[in-house]
Amino acid sequence: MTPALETAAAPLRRDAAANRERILTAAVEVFSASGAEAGIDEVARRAGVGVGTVYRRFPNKDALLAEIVAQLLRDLVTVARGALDAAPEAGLAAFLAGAGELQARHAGCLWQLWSGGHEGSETLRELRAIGQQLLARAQDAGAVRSELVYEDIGLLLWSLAGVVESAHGVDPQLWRRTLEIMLHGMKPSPEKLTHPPLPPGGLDAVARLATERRASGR
Amino acid sequence: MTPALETAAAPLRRDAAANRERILTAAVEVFSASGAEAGIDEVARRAGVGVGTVYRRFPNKDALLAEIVAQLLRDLVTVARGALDAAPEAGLAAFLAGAGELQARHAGCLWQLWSGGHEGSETLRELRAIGQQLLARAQDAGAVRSELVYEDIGLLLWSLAGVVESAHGVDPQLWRRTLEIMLHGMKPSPEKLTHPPLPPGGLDAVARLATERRASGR
DNA sequence: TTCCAAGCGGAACGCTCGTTCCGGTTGCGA
DNA sequence: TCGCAACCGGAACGAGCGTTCCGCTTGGAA
Repeated sequence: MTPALETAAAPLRRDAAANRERILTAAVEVFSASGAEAGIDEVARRAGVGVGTVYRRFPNKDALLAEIVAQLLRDLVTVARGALDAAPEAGLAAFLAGAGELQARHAGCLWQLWSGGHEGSETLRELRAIGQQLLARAQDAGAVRSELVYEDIGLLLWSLAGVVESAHGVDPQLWRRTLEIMLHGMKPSPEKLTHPPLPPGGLDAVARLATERRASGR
Repeated sequence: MTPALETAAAPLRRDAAANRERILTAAVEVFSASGAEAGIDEVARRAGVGVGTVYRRFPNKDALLAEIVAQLLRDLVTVARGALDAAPEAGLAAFLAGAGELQARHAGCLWQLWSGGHEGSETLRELRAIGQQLLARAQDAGAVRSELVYEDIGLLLWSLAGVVESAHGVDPQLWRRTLEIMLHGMKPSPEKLTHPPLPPGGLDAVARLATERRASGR
């Protein structure tokens, strides 16, 4: 999408650049159909290239997944920016709906999205900044309960991911219903939430631990 | 827990029976600490036995996981039964809270819980029957929106599982906050949910597809 | 048109992990 | 106490998958 950035080092030959895109597209399709445990050969076959080609473009499978997730993260920021244009009381809901759609298109990579190693990334920081803004606006407009913090948004998206991944084959839109329930639950109410939220920046800690946990499992 | 059932075929020698329990306990600990991808040797080491012993008791890894999940399912039924004793407007919430706790104690096995191959199991049928009863009571008492169906409950638990698994290391109780939001969202409101629910029995279809998806990934 | 750096396919390698196998050990009925 | 069927530990095997390697092909600058 923004080839100008990658080509900084050395402009890819035209066929190579095209293959890179084919590989990324195929990978999203394969992973979303079979989960991220799908083999590289599967991705290569789908892209119509050999495994060697995949490995010349991406140093390893994790890097391939990371690139997909990075793109997804950028798209999330775009969606969030768009939601800033909506009315204050609707912006947060619009973002969550958009994020749900993006997640639905990337089933299989969602674990890497929320637990990947991009804690320090600029994109993630930007997403947080805009998300906090959307939340604050919705709260000021009286559309969302004041106890909510940004970390709650992240967790809701993460739990939505479960529905997205599991129900994808039966009703690819089912997550919308779960989201509706969550949105209702986020509205202001005299009955406050009692369990404390994650501390600020807590999502990073969650991501870090999830990665470690995975590592210790092998 | 109910050894009388398993011993129907041939009573286990005392040390063998003890080892079986040690293995199950160790497996829950290991899987919940490192995910279900943890190796059998890890489980065996934790249980203080050799891998051979694990395999004499359980034909393969899937069977070990299945036994854990079967026990978890039985515990869920117990919790659900207990919730029937609560006031009609509180029973469903009590069940969900209890189910959350059980899930928290079995992080790592939750995927197998919701996608395992026990679609036809008697326990699952019983869970559904009680769950439907809890839901109907809550609806009759005016505590829960009338559009909700049993399948929504299953999906909410499944999405809760995501929070349980991911946030476990940072705040093992954090799922309670997400559940609170969900519970608020489940309350009656003039603004009805618009996206249609899963059809009756739809959870089985979800489970079946999830299993296939996994299989095609290998 | 020529030439070669860059690219390509896919066979082969090695590591991980589930599973099997076997020689030694032990609970427990007689 | 004796004898053996059941049990035990852990080395070894094999399948699957990520990764590497190498001989052939090709885009595109000169």
